[in-house]
Amino acid sequence: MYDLLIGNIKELVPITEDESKLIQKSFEPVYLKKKQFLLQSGEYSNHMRFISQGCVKLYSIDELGAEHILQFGIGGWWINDLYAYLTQKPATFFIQAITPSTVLQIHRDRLNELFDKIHRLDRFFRIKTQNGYVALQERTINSMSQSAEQRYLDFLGRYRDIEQQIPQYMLASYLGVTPEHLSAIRKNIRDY
Amino acid sequence: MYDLLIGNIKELVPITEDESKLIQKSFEPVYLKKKQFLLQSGEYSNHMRFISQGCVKLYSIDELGAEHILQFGIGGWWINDLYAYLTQKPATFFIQAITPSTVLQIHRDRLNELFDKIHRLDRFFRIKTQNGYVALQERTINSMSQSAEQRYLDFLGRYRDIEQQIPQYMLASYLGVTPEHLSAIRKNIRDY
DNA sequence: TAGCGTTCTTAAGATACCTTAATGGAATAA
DNA sequence: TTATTCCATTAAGGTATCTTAAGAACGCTA
Repeated sequence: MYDLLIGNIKELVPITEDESKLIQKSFEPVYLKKKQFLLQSGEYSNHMRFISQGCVKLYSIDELGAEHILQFGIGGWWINDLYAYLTQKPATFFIQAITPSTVLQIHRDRLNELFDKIHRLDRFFRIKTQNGYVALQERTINSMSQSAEQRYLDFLGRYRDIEQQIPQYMLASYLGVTPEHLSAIRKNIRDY
Repeated sequence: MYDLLIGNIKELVPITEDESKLIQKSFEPVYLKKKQFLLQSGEYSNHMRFISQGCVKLYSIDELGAEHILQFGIGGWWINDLYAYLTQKPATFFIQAITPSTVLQIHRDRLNELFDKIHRLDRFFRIKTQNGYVALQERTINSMSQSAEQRYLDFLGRYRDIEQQIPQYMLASYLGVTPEHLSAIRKNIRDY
């Protein structure tokens, strides 16, 4: 269960076998049924969370009650309301399982302890946060400058693996269009 | 010239008079004429930059040569290609003066020296970075869920001071619409 | 002052996207 | 299994936004 997590860390920073064991002992598994919440708006987000299995969504709800998906996460991804975690303020986002999922999470306090023992982990999370920032920047610019069809094709190119795990109406929410319009876009592409 | 900078820091963290003087000695002024670049895509961004006077824009250029403004900055704001600064990779954005501007900047190396001497500054920049992240998240969700008119009214509500310093076609670029459409939106609002 | 570039506006026609509603298939629960 | 809910598709008509083109207002510079 922890292979994916350890592999994910080793992609960016080297860790010893002992450190790997320490990390595994520090993360606790959370098992989510479909539609179960990992975090809800208003709650405090005190854990860093890594998806070991399954598929989840990070989204907000606007004044009209409409849902806007900011990010998906599948096995091998980190997922969080990062601002809420970092500032220790109440979350503005929801994190909910799309399929039955296993999440490995570590409490902020335990993570800080780990930082003392495994200094490179500090670097690991700094890089992950920076990557999250640049991904968000790209998404912002793309959402304003590209057509829905381009955004859809972009998504397929980058995240074909995610597309196969999520219902189409959620992808529509992520892309910022109605499910009907996404359906029409797909038909257009089919017909060339 | 440094009053705005010192005031900006004091809003978030307390600093002594000595520390204030040290900070002022560490930042160097850069004077920009209209349309002059503070940073260009491909260059390295090795400075943290604070706008003392004037107005600048942070933007990218897409494959078609079209400009997309991610952020404006006026006196009292920090402006940077933050990802490029943090990762020390080549910038993907341009920063250019809209009006004659004065920028106070500090090199990464000098800033790291300052962090050793004024520990609270570390906290200050962490908070600033986090605020930048959450602002970007809001912008992303708003750009996908709101009409151009709503985004325009939102902008006026938040940044009426910026709106008075920038030409309308740049605001259109920031909002993700054509100048003609923004003009039509304004006419609509005028006519109630 | 005259001329020129920059910015904003207006308008018409085209395209993108939305709303609503209906249908059928697939997944889920009783 | 049957009933029920959820989801994807299709279509029609409406609204939002874009493209193109032209002209007006403003400010800069010769």
